[in-house]
Amino acid sequence: MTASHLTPALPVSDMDSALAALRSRGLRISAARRLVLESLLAADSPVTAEQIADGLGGRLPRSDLASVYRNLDTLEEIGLVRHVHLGHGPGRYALASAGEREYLVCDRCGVLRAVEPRELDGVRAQLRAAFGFEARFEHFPIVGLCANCRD
Amino acid sequence: MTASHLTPALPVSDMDSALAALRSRGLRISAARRLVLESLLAADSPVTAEQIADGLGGRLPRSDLASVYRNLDTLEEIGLVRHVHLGHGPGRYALASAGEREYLVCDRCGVLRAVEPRELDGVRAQLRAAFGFEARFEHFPIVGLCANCRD
DNA sequence: TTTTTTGCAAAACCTTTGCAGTTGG
DNA sequence: CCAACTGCAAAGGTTTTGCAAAAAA
Repeated sequence: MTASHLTPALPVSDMDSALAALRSRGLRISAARRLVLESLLAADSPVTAEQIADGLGGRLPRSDLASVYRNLDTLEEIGLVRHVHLGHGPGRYALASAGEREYLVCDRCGVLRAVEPRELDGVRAQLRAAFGFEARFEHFPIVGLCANCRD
Repeated sequence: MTASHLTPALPVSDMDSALAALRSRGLRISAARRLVLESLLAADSPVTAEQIADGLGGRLPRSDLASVYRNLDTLEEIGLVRHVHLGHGPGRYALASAGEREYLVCDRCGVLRAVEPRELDGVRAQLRAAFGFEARFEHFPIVGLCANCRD
């Protein structure tokens, strides 16, 4: 059920507009669904399904992991949510932001840097020119060594 | 046991030099080990551990999957083998080639393109200048749409 | 009431590990 | 002979699925 057929992003930054988006597609507003949204609104960087299920370490009620995955999937299908794969380890989810985000992740220390897509347009242009390849770093980030770890 | 502390690559292109590399470190030459090497020598693109265990679809004897993983790990530790993660799905293994390889993978059709690192030096330079980030696309490739799928 | 969603348990997928037995050197 | 290696079985980490019960509309 992995939402790979990415629907256009539908950025929201408050609970009410998120709920409106759900209602407008006939999706229901359940406690579990609301909790996933609360977690994502509270998080300041992409979080794992497990962190959400654990109530962000006690700050919110816990919920069932399978339901969290299902809800993240649903929310991603309607464009409210996006997820990134940071090397090994579980995927990380965030609310879709206006203008999406692309990522750079450090292989050594794991630090994640989100950038605006236009900051990578030069890179994209080079890759398009050299290989006819249209790169996207929103779902699978650029991996390497950050300024700190580079020594 | 994942060999993340990448030893310098030790490129070989025939069984004899691979075996010599093993011997020179006091590693043993078992039937299972030899089979992994045969598979990698026979493959023209990176293969999964399961493909190796299955004897590349009948072309070679089958072997035990856990041992295949262990042997790939050992071979990677001494620099004879490298592996890439292509989006979702299992990792893919190949003999280390002279001058390593970096990869571009198409999100839509899955086609894998291996390039010489210097072909990506421009990209790397841009990322270093803009973000102080040293990108490496050898273990986690650049993901996007290939020329065909880009329409 | 009807259809969606939940919670739990189980399975699927990829990879690692423990261990007793085998084998290469 | 003995350390290295194997094969098997079991477990670990992440994600999906089946299904009966619960809840939203």
